[in-house]
Amino acid sequence: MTPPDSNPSPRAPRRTKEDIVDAAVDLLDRVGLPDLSMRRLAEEIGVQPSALYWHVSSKQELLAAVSARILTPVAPRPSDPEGLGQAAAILGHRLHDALLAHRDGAEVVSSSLALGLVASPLHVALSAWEDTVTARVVADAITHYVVGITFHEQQRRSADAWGAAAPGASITPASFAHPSEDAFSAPLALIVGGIAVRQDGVGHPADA
Amino acid sequence: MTPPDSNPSPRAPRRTKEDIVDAAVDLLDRVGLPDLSMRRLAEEIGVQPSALYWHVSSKQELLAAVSARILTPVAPRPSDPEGLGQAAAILGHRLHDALLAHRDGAEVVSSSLALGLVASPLHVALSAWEDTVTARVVADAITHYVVGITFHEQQRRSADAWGAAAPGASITPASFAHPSEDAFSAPLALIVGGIAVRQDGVGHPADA
DNA sequence: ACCTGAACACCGTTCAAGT
DNA sequence: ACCTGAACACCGTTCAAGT
Repeated sequence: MTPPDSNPSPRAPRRTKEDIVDAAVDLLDRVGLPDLSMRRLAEEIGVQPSALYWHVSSKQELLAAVSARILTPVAPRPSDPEGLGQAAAILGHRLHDALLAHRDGAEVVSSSLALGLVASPLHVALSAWEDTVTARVVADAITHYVVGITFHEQQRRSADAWGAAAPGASITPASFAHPSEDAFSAPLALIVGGIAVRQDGVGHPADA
Repeated sequence: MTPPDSNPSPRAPRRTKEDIVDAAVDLLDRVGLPDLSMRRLAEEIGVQPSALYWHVSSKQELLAAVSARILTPVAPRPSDPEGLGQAAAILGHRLHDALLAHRDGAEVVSSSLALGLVASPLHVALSAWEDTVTARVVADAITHYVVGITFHEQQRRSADAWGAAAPGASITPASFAHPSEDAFSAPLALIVGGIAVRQDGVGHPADA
């Protein structure tokens, strides 16, 4: 992953991949994903654009590293476990928070996840469960739900911010108000609720 | 799909927005989203790039129109409304199929949906349900799950296709095989199963 | 080992001007 | 009404060459 060395070397590298990722996360938070270009990032670091390609092989690899950084707080904690449902709910909320902590965080992570360039934190955290198959099914449902709705939330936020700053664009045609915490939690609870049905082997719940 | 005009107009437009969207969908299926540029599209149509901007105001608006086209097969309400769960499951599968029917369909629709430039077909189809709130919660959970996992599926597909064509890249480090139909359906069934729990007012299913 | 300089092959979008 | 021509302000990436 990292070409340089971890022990105190005779010649310290002038810039490490970590430094580039640091700067990228910082720039992302300040200018957003559309303005996060390799050229802009190089300028920020005080280096030629081509220099970045000594540290990373492509922009997508860089964004994958940024995604991994964004997702670090989602890692399982020893205090976590209870039932699968509770653990999943906690992790879902943690993922939500982690994505919201960075500008365009959901969009960045969404593509890295789709490209398979970053590990899914829910899959990792729940992989230790005894019912492996159910754990994976739950991780799939929650991960995609949370990333998708947070992407939606963040886009609306920046659209609102832009609309608020723009001249003469006061009438927003948006049909409903900002997403409340419930708008996020209720579908999450729905998914968590489905775990019990699956485990109890309940048949066709929608027949009645 | 639709003939330019149904009545004989005095001056038929040389090109209509429909034509541009037709060509865009066609080009998308042939070259994929990364190579779908305004310049390439203009070339395909036989027009200058700037000419496209008489018909659409931006590339994003064009992709929103493409998204709407991709989503049209999802629209019809399920004929036998046996319950919210069944209707939702049918629509979820229909959405999956619609996205898979076009190259990079999930990615295109994902961003249009996040930007709020296209209507969510599940929300539309389920909005007539008596329990409005539950319908919206279900639509949220299923829409984001399906779009997210289909995005993932399609990326893996094109990565595989590329890897198969690439020289000397036979050993794919992917940890598991292609997604089976079950890998899609099981989490969907989990969400659908959660509906009954929500409606029955069952409390904390993961406590035991 | 780490970076510069210069180039290649592109982008989305605007806008005066044509017909 | 519909489109051309030309420009503006950018992109990601490669690669020989420097230190």
